[in-house]
Amino acid sequence: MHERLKPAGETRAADVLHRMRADIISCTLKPGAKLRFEGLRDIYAVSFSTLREALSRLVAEGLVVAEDQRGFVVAPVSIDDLTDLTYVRVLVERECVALAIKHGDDDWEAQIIGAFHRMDRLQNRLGSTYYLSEEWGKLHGEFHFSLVAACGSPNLLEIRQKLFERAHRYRRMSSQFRTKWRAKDVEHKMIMDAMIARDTARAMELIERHIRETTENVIKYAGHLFAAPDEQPRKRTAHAAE
Amino acid sequence: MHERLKPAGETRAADVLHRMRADIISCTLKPGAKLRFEGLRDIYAVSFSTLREALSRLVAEGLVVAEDQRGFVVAPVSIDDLTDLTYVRVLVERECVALAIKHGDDDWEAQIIGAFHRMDRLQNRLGSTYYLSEEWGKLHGEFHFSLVAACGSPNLLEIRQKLFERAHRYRRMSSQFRTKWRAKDVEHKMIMDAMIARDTARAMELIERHIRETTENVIKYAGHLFAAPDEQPRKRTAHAAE
DNA sequence: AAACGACGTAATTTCGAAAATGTAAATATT
DNA sequence: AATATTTACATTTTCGAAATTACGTCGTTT
Repeated sequence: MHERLKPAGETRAADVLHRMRADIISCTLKPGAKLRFEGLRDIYAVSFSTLREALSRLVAEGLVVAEDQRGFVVAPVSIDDLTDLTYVRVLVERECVALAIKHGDDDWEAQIIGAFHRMDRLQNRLGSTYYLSEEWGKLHGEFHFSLVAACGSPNLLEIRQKLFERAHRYRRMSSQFRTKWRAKDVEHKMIMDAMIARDTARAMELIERHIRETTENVIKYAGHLFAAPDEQPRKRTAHAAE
Repeated sequence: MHERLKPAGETRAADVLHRMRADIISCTLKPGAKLRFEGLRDIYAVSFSTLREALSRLVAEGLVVAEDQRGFVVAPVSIDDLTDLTYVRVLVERECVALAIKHGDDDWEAQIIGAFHRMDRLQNRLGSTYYLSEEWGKLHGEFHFSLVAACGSPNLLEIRQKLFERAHRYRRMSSQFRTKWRAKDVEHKMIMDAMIARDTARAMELIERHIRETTENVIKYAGHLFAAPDEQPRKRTAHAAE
């Protein structure tokens, strides 16, 4: 029974997709880095075709860009991209919030409270560096999802999810440079309370401020990383190395 | 010099992607249809891997859905999906319009006028069945794109484009059942005029009405096609048959 | 007779080698 | 010496066969 290398019921391509997405968001695969098949094959232990499929899907998520006939590159980061991303996220997330408040039922409220509780407890357990934890990041994502899960628009939710994950990479980039962390738990609680109280205007305002403040902090703490990714010289001597 | 089978500079996968997208939008590949590799290989004359890549990208565009380990299916159509699609399109397109009016310059106006002229001329040349023409559909798409091209948000534009193409399939489905066609040229001209006059509120209102009316007509003329795609029995006798 | 399980076939999914393409160094030409 | 052309190599892209998985059929049991 040692042949359970795959998560069971999942194709290998889907598995590689998940792992690569995690590696890109965590910046193990750095923004702008060339993705050579030779190297990737060693890391993820799959064939060219399978890699190609995973990469194609990541292109669609905006985490990888494909340069026709010249391979794949991890999507670069820039202040312009982050600014635009923030703009679109505010638009989409505000709408999701309004819809969720309109359509949400008791179970929706319960899910939110549960998700907040899980996030909050882990936060307390981890102490002041909770934001570096991979697991907290997951619970944070699930909390935000629970807020808008009842929005009723599958298309809007899907768009929101992709934007959220791209933003997550920026958050991760800044978190390692921060010494202090604003009291996020309070902010999250305020958003949750406004939504459950069905105060649409306030909830929209709070979620917008939440997104904008996060972006401002990313620029403040990690802005220096977005300097000049304009092509690393790159002798072709040792291959991969990454 | 007879070796120009590929559009030059484009990978084969990208070529197949374009052709399949066209076939799905034109309903040559019908909504809900199972996409068997054997059959697709004959139609598009490429290998499994190449097909798989093209299909993966179409999944991201929402024109194909992948059932894990059970192959690919042309994205089904339904009134629910169309309704939701319309809702999101109104949200996104209104924002694009407002941004384009804010940021557009003289060249932007010129592009719009040019695109309208091309569409209008072809419309006159084709007569009352212009809406059945593949070429008019292309010019129509380019006109709508020109309206929002100056919006300044790459992310919003990309989202808009994907939504537009999914909606295009619904338009195509209804067009073949319509005997009369509303005077679209007038509507388009009104939208164009409002935008160039920089009347943001009016332009947003007009584009919203334009989208909603189109949707209403799709439901009116093609609604009967969205009945019950809930699994065709499907004996496996003859394989493929498209 | 109905329900369950094993078999065989048809489909998808994965693989690694072969072909096509791009890139840079080396050579030739003006 | 500077530019253009050739040559060699690194990398991506494509292919079709092999492995894996799902599905329908048939046989067995209760």
